[in-house]
Amino acid sequence: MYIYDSVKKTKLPFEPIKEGEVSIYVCGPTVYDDAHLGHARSSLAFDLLSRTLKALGYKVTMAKNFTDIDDKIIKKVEETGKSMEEITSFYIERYLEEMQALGVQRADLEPKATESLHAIESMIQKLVDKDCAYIANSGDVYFDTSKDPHYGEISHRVAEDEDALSRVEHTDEKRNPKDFALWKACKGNDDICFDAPFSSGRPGWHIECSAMIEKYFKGSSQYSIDIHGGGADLLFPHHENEAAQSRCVTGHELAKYWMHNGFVQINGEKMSKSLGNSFFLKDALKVYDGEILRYYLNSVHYRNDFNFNEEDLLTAKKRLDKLYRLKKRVSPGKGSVVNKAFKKALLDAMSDDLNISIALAAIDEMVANTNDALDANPKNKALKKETLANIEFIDTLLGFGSKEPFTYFQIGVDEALKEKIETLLAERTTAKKAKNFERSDAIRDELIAMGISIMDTADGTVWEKA
RNA sequence: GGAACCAUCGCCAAGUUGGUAAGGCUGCAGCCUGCAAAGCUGCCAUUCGCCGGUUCGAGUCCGGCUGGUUCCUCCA
Repeated sequence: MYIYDSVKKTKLPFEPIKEGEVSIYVCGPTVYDDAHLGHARSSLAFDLLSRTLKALGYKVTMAKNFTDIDDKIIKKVEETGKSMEEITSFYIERYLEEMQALGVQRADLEPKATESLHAIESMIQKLVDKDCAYIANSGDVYFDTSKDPHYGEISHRVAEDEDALSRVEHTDEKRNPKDFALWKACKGNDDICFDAPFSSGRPGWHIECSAMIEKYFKGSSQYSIDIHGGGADLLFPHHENEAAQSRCVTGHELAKYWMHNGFVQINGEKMSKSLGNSFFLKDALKVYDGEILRYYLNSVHYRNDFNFNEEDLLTAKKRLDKLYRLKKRVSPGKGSVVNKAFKKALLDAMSDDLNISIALAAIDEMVANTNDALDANPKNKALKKETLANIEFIDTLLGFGSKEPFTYFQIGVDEALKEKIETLLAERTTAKKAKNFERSDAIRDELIAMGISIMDTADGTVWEKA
């Protein structure tokens, strides 16, 4: 396995801290609103990582946190009058449902900030004790970046000059503009606060990840975890700050490898509410099946920018359709053993920093070769069974292809429409037998107008929803 | 103002020890079909934003330019 380390900026052979085991921590969402396509992409990227490592034989432990204390959540509490718990549990549930629709496997650990307060407080206390942090008059606790000689090495901002245009917030409380809040003291009665030795207040954003990692992973004398992941935007300041905190407390680096996924744009434009482009995952799921969205969002390498648009999505669907048409040809039945060369091709591709493009090309090749062989010998049972096993492996490794093929091609067709289609097809078959091609072609045109394409096969006419 | 990343066929997209451009969609031709669809076969970048440099050789390394994105503030 090779992984591109976004801190070292190079592709490296993956060597876990502990032989055969991998610890991964991915920064999860702040649960104050619905998940958008960016969350989906990140989730999908690390799902692919986890599946690949598992397929390579590693025992994977993945943690993905939920930030459930935050300014934006508190703002939502004020706006809606609902409790913080109501809001966060609602969005956590939604997030998990939507990710499930995308075929994302659940993380082994899903810690919440509110359930990790003890670990957070004790880590802050250690930072204060070690003189890496200081308590301001207000009760805020800040991390003292000047105490960390390695501060800036994660995001490569070591000698950055603080010119007047730096947009870092200047607070009198901070000794250094780069210092960041570990703990925010209570702002008043409307604020949501927790008791702590330093003051009543709540954790800053960065501390929870460091605290959770120390709480849940054992690590080694050099690193706390193998891989730390998240969106590219988190590299600075979030991961820089996490790394600094952990270094001060543990005396070693937080993660051996850092991975960051690229951004999603919509039709070439930045994804944002103000632009009014629909970017919520729930909206996309209303129109497209989760499996198709998964295939599409994973079809571009995780580190590249992703420009989401309907045309490309439909192209991706066409590619997935071909896999399912092959599955239709080899179903029903039970899979035997995966073709060795095919399995190796997929694993080799994914082992190269998750090179999904090569993997998808290998699938296309397998599909074409199998169709070809089946054209020559339609009754090749052994090949059919092997093909089913191949498709099962695709599902295990990449998370698509598991549906029953006829079901796949009928997504979005209700019973009434299905009945109408069957009636029309019966009439068409009769017309065809009577060589009334004018009528049978008219029926076909009618079906096409309904978004239904048909294929005459040796076993009768089959149809697909476009 | 500072910094990073990216720029490959009409569209999407691979391509890291530099060695002579994967794959998909579209299109065209053919097989199959009553005709289609599906499937299969063949064809479709002497060229990788532009200009220089290094090299026997560069999409791949170096410098400059242009264009796009991102970070420096909450953000996947």
